[in-house]
Amino acid sequence: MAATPRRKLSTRGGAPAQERELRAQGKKTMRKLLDAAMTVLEKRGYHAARVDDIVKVARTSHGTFYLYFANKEDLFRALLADVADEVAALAETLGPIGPDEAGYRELRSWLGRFSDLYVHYGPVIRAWTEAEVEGDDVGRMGEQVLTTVVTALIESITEANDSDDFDPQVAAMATVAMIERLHYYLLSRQLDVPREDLLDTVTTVLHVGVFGGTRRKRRRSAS
Amino acid sequence: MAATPRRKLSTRGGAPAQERELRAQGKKTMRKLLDAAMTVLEKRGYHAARVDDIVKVARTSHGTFYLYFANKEDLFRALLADVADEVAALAETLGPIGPDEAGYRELRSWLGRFSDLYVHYGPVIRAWTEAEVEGDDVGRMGEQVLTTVVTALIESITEANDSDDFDPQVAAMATVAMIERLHYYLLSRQLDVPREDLLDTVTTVLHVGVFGGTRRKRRRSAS
Amino acid sequence: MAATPRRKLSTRGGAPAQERELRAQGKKTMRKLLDAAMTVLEKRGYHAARVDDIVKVARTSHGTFYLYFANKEDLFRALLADVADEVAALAETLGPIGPDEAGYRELRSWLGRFSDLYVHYGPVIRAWTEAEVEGDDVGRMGEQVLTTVVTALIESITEANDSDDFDPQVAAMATVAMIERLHYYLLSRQLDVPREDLLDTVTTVLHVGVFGGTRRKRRRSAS
Amino acid sequence: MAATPRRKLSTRGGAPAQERELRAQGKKTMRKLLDAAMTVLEKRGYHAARVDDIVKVARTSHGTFYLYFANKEDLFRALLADVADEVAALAETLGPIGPDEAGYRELRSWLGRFSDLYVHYGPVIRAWTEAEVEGDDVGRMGEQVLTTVVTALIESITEANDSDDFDPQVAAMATVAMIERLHYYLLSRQLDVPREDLLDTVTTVLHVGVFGGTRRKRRRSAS
DNA sequence: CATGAATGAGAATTCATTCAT
DNA sequence: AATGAATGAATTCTCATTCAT
Repeated sequence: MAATPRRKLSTRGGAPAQERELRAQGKKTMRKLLDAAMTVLEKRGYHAARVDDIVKVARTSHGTFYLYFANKEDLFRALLADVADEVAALAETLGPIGPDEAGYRELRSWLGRFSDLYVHYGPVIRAWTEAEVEGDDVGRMGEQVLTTVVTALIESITEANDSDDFDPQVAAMATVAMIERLHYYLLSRQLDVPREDLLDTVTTVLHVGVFGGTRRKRRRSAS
Repeated sequence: MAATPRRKLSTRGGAPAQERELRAQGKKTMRKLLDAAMTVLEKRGYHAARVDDIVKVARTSHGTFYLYFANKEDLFRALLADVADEVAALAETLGPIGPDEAGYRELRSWLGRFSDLYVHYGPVIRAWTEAEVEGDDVGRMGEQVLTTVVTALIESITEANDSDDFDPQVAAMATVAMIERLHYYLLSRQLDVPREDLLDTVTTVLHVGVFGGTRRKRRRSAS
Repeated sequence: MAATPRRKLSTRGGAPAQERELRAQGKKTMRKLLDAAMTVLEKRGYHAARVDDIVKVARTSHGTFYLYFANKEDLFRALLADVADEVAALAETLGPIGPDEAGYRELRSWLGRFSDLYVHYGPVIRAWTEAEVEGDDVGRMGEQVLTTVVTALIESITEANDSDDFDPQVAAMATVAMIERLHYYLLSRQLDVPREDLLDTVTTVLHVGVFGGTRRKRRRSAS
Repeated sequence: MAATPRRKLSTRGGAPAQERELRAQGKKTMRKLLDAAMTVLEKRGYHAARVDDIVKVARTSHGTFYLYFANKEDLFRALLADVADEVAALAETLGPIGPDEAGYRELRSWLGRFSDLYVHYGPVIRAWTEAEVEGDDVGRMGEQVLTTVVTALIESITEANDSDDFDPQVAAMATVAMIERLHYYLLSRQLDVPREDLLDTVTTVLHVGVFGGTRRKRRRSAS
């Protein structure tokens, strides 16, 4: 009943799990817990997620939970570590974005991949959002993820703009802000449009607004 | 120690307070509680905010708290109601945004006011963000606030764009997403730039990207 | 909205009220509080009765309450004192109950008056029932009330029975038990019959069972 | 220090306990809690009974309590369910009560069993009495228990009486009222006689008064 | 490895009673 | 005489984490 198909988690697991050799069964149990955590996160959000919910979904016990994770936060850290990796990888694929059609397509494609990632890891990213208000670790990890993308973006944006008035760092964060939050609205059903349409519009806005792209009516199969 | 100067709260208070006639002292106490809640919200966020923290800051007792608010949520509802009013008022002031310099200035000014409002009510808005994940009332009130601004924006955006490809609703939400989240980054110190700079850049991005404005090097007193 | 018309309360009031001279207005306020207490007792029962409810019904304030009564219990004590007086008076009117028709009528009449009293003071008597489980004063006062009636009954019963096997004290308490609880069922709607029917049957049972009366088909105006 | 020897509880437990498989230890703990509740009920009554008292007597923790019962009421419901079962079973054993010596013995025996049951479950039954004033569930369950016995009694009473004046329903409730309340007086020490004497007298009163039995001096081993 | 059971430190809320006008 | 406001002890319930088998 999980809402989205899930890619394989490359996860290294929580603290206790790293001190031991995990055999096949152990790995399986850990996976079950991580998957369950995603499901619960999705359904309840970070703060409302209870260890009890997680072990119930994973069909295992409290005791077992602590065999693999030092505590609740440890589990979310593990989940977030995965996201961080993926996001970092994604950030690296961001090439220069020119003002022309090619630039548009490049940006559109990158945003598409970002979107996939968000949809996949949505619950974790939302959890991060929720958690970061507090001073805890999870929050800090989230900031690192943010930094990764922002850094890549700043580079691309700086290349595309020479205005002395336009602050690339702000523009980069504005970009992340926009796409992150929009997806958030999407997943939380506050915005209800097809993902493709969302991406088209966002790409246009950012291409034109941030990367100096030229606005043009785009031909669409007359629908 | 409250981080930001505070405007007068027009608040009507929580459920229990509405059933009684409040005398001068009562009103003062209610105000103290609302202010205290802002402070705590700012420091701890919604979920970590304890009634105990609030009454400590307000230098009053637990019992007193429940004389004015039915529970924690009730208090936040009262706070959010204020925000909702202010946001609605702000939304109404959004006129047409043309592609020229005047449009830029109009947008810049509006965003400036939005920014003031966000800075003022930041803690409440962040609390809303945290809360909306759950199914509770506070979350739903937040959505209404969102809707108010989005509706106003859609109108302005539609006037400024005739592209059949560009979805004004998405663009409107993208706009809110960007400015909301950027301020969030600002307040949570994940972004550290002067507010003026932030506003300049955001205005440019949105004016050009969303309202069809023309990009131009803007003359700035050589700083 | 009080369920039953109320006789005048002869009440002397609570401790604080007895230390002062009550003027007309003071007496009126005290009366309002006592009446309100009856109403609340009826609606909520002893344990669920809140001072707040009482002062709301009496349209006065918490502060005022404690001007007349030392505490909640004090008020119930005052109410119960009234009942005690009435019950004592009633107990005195119990004459000998013979086994014949006259005895039946005498008993029927006495039970009728008891019933009136119960209906009138029902809330207080039920409160006593609720309260007596605990060790508090109210409970003890209730016992005295019980003792008064039982003593009177023992006398009548002893006159009517010479069996060495039949314990008049038990029979007396059994009598009270039956009529008290039956009225309780009646007021709490667990029993739904006209009061007259209830009294007829109870009188028969007790007359025959306790007072040695002879059972006979009684002629009733063919209704 | 429990006042009465206790039969085995067949209890199914509260809501949370029913959702899980209880192992031996779990069952033991649940039993401890139920027993403790009886003890506390006896000592303090329903309203004054604190979860804290119960867990202290059961020598366990607050958390554990809520592992087995959703709340205090849930526990009492469980207890009351047991009583309900036993009472229903008892009600079924009530055969016809004739006016002769055999009828007397039959009634005496049934009342004896009722008495045993009451003494055993006294605390629970008293708790029910206390609780029923309020609108809660426990109260309603109590009414069902009452109905069970009353129904059985009505049948027996109707067989034994043909009077058109005598209402069997009232007589049935009067019967229950008498024996319930008398035992209540007994347990709350407002009445202090040997149980056997109490039963003898009550049997006589009811046999003669309700079941048309003939009064006779009963020969008792000259004591 | 796995599990059910137990724990106890919080957190929210209620309400009789006292206080200050 | 009256009142609104304030208090804080008492109580229930939750849930992350530890324990024993």
